[in-house]
Amino acid sequence: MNLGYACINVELRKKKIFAGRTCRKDTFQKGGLKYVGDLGVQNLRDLHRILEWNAANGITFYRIGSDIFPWSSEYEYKDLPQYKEICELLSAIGKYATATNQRLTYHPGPFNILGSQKENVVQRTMVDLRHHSEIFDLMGFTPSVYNKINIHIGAAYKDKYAVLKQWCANYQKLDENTRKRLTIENDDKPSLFTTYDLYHGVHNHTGVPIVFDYHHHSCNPGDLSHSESLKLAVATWPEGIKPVVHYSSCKQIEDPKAKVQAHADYVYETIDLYGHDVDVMLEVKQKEKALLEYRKKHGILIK
DNA sequence: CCAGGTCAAGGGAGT
DNA sequence: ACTCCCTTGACCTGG
Repeated sequence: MNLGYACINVELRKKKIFAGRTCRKDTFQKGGLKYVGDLGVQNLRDLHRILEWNAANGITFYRIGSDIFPWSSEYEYKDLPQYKEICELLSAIGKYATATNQRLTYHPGPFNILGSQKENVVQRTMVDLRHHSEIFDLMGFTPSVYNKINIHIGAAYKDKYAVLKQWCANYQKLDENTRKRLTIENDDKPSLFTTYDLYHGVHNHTGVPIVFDYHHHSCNPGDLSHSESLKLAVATWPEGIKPVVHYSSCKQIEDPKAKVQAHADYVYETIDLYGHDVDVMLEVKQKEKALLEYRKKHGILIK
């Protein structure tokens, strides 16, 4: 098992080292491709530094934030004036990640609705997913769910079956590398999709693996237990690639007034993997600090 | 320099 | 009809 954290390293962030520089629409329109390209270059330099911190701390699993290149839905990377430098930075990052055995993944935003009823939403989703995939291409990664791009289905329109059918049809229209990297995750709302829904409605038709989220399952279990859902999700991953699961404690442990869906700052339970060998992405607010604390508390030695 | 208001996107849920 | 939330807080302005 590898423990991972998502996007932000809170200690480095305090030192202004972070990979999520962005800008408002007005600023993008005034500054253009040069401006967002510069932000992207700065983000990539800091991403490399975050990976160096990870390596120094024995962390081999990390989610890259989706905001490396602000407004990337509005242009292609090759149109940025800094494209050559960007390619070199990404290549170096990819080589470094490989050399230090770091599994890098993505989790694009909730606006990626591949089964949307609106054609323009589907089109934008396809572009955004391809852009994520292109970053992994430029890092030199062989397309597979080892470097997953994970999304939710995100819409149901009170007709889950119809949406899943549309989702599968649209999945086939994605470019090959994006298809090879895509995974789907169970939702925390009863109106949306359980692991069971995804298994029968998507995986069986497309082969797309399922990321099992413990906390979402608690909010929206369907008829299965944690153990049964996890087993189902694990079975969807290809031979030789460790499945990914998401874990977070409920915020109500820290604040009884919080919503049940909210994520806590730290992990309070012992994560039960029910015997499976998986990589665990911690979705907690205190990020790498929570990871280090969990590792210490449970006597997990770094390699 | 900093606190506070504001900020792309889709859809669901609460008011 | 409006606001908040989500995979993630950061930007930007006025004082």
